Amino acid sequence: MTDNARPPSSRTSKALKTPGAQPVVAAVLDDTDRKLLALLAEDATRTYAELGKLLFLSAPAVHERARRLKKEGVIKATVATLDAARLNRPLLAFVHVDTTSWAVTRQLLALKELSDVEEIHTVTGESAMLLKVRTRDTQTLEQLLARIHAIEGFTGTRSYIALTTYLERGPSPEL
Amino acid sequence: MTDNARPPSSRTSKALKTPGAQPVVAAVLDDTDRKLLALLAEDATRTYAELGKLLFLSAPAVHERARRLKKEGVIKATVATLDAARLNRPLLAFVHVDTTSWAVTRQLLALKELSDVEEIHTVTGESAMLLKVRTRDTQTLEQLLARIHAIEGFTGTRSYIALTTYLERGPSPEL
DNA sequence: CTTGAAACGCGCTATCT
DNA sequence: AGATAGCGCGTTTCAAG
Repeated sequence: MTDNARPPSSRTSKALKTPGAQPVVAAVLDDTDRKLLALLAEDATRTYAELGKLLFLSAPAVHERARRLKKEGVIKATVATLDAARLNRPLLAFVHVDTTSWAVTRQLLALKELSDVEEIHTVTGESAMLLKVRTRDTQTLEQLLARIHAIEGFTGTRSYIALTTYLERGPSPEL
Repeated sequence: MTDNARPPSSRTSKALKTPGAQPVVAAVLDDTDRKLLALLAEDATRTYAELGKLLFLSAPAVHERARRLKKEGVIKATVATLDAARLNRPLLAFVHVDTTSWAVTRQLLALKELSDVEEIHTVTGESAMLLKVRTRDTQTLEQLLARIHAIEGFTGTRSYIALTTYLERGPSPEL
């Protein structure tokens, strides 16, 4: 929508000298980069000219930085943020799954096909896995729990239903 | 060119009788709306022409739907998704805060100023609040916990550190 | 809803400092 | 590294079917 795809250019890109395997570590960012990322993380529909005024840069300069940050993978994607309530998903829950064997993990990964499931993590502590799920009602949540209980090798689940969400956002740069 | 490859778009809207107040409820969405939302939720940089091909619609028609969905608040924003690891935040943790009084909630809301904190919810269960935080290292996490412990009126915190994140995405339309 | 056309804004490139 | 100028795509609106 806002990313005009143009024919590939023969632009000279500096080949980063990365000795050894590709390091998945922190990128090198200056203050302007961080401010730009913070701005894009809250609203990616702004024009480069507009961003330029906020950053005291020209539009092409902002464009160049954004291009570099995308290429480096700091900006993973640009997505639309949807309102869960208007999508008929008012019920948010965090489900801790206590397992006895790691084989259960593989079974739980199949849950990513369900649009109800937003997050799947393995975690430390007494429970081995943590799910963030958003359903239409408690019955749909119960169906989801029943599906988890059908898997062998876990000791139980504990669900925490969100009453009010005061803050919910993605990763943002420090400072 | 007018082949009938167009899928039927049935208006299967949830009438959703709300007897009381609560003005914010599910929007009326047909199948095309849901597909469009799913597409935009995964990549909002596509052109309207491109979306039109995927949805068997013309570009102006897609534009009209997107405009309506934004106006109705189904699409809350369009944001850049950042890579936490490259932002120097490799440590993801969920912190359960056990409180004795609801007054603690107000104190915790001040934490939203910190860029480390991504989510703040009040939840059911033995713990009253749940935080999703992302820090650079364990020491930074400890500082954050120390800040919470400085607040009066809670019995303790339990932290679950994410080992691997297998899935992490925002709300998407059902089906 | 469609196609077609037209005007405008802006992404993007090129060139220079 | 950043600024300025300009091309051209894509968005956006309008008309007619």
